[in-house]
Amino acid sequence: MARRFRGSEEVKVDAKGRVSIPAKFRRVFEASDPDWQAGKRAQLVIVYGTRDWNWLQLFTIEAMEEIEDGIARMPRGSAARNLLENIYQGHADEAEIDGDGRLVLPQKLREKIGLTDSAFFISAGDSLKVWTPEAYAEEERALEARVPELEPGADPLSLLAPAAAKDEG
Amino acid sequence: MARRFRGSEEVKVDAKGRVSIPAKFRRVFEASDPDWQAGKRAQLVIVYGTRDWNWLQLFTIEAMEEIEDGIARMPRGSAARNLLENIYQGHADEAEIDGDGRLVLPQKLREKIGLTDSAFFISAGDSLKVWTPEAYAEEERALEARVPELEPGADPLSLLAPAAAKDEG
DNA sequence: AGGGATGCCATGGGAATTCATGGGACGCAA
DNA sequence: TTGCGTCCCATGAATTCCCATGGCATCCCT
Repeated sequence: MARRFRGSEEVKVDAKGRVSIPAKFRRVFEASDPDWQAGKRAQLVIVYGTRDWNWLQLFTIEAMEEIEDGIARMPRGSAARNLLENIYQGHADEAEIDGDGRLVLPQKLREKIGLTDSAFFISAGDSLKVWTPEAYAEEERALEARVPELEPGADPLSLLAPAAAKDEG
Repeated sequence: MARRFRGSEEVKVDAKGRVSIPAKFRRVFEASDPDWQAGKRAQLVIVYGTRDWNWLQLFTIEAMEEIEDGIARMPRGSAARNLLENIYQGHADEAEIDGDGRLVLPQKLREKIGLTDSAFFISAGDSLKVWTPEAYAEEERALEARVPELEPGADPLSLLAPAAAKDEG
C-alpha cells in the first residue's frame, strides 16, 4: 500500500470535532503505522506548530520517526534542534483513527485553526495538512504570489528546468 | 503506554496552588512509575534548579533514576558531578499526583517561577517543563530568534535537510 | 445486461465516561 | 488563629464508545 499521500478532500466536521479521514488517506496511515493490523486503529501524530500556523499537519508514525531520528542527529542544544523539538515534540499530539474511520480533533486544535463545519485535507508528501477551506483558498493564492516568476498560464513544470538542465551535456 | 511526553497544555492554577495534570501527561507519569498501579497515585520529581531557572521541570521516576545512575558514574568529587548533584538532587522535590489528577505546587516553587493563575506545560522528552504562559511565550520567541536562517513561512523541516539530504538516494 | 445484494464510506446521535476545575472541611504548624 | 496543605465531594463541559443511516460503488447471479 502507498506510503505517501496524494490528492485533497473536503469533509464535514461535526459538533464533537470528528472528521472522517477519507479512505484513500486512511490507508496510508494504516500502512505507515508499524503496529497497525486489520481491525486495529491506526496511530498518527498531529503537529499543530507554533502560534502562527493556521493549519494542522498529520504525520504517519513512520514519517514522524524519520523526523525524530533527524532531530536526534543534530547537535544537542543547538538552536535549530531546540526549535525543531519545540515544534515537533512540544507542539504535537498523538492521536488515532477511530473504529468509524474518523479522527477526533480536540477543541483546542479546532479553535487554533478556526475549524467549524468543514475541513480541507491536502497531501504534502508523507504528511497531510488540514485547513479550513477558506484558509486554504487563501494559502493557495499566497503560494502563487510567492513565485512571481511564473507567468499566469505558464506550465508550472517550467520551474523545474533551471535546476535540472544545467549540468546535462 | 507511552514513556515520553508529547505536546503542550495550559491549565489553571487555583488558590491552593493545585494544577491539574493534563490526562495525556498523567498517563506518562503513571506508566513510568515502577510502583504505580491503577487507583494509586503516581510519583514524580519536581526539579526547580538554580536561581536563574524560571521554569520547573517534572521528571518521571524512571527518567530520574536514569539521571541518578548517570551521575553516579561520574568521578566522585568532580566539578561536573557536583554541579549536577546540586541541581538534580539538591534542588528537587518528590511529589505525587493526587486522587483528582492534580499536582500541588508548594508556594515556594510557585513564587520561584512567578506562577499565579495559569501554568503552561510543555513536553521535553522524558520530562515536562512548567512555565508561566508569559515566560514561555518569551522563551519561544527567543528560540525562534536564535534560528535566523529560517525564513518566515518556510517549512521548519528544511532545517533537517543540511544534515540528511545530500547523500540520500 | 439487469437487478438485487453486499459492503464500504461519510455522517449523525445518544449514553456513558473522563476531565478540568471549584469549593468546603479538617488538621497541622508557626 | 491564620495560613497552608490534604482529603473529599460537586459540576459542567469535553470526549469516548457504540450503534444507526443513506449514498455509492462493486460484485455476483441469473
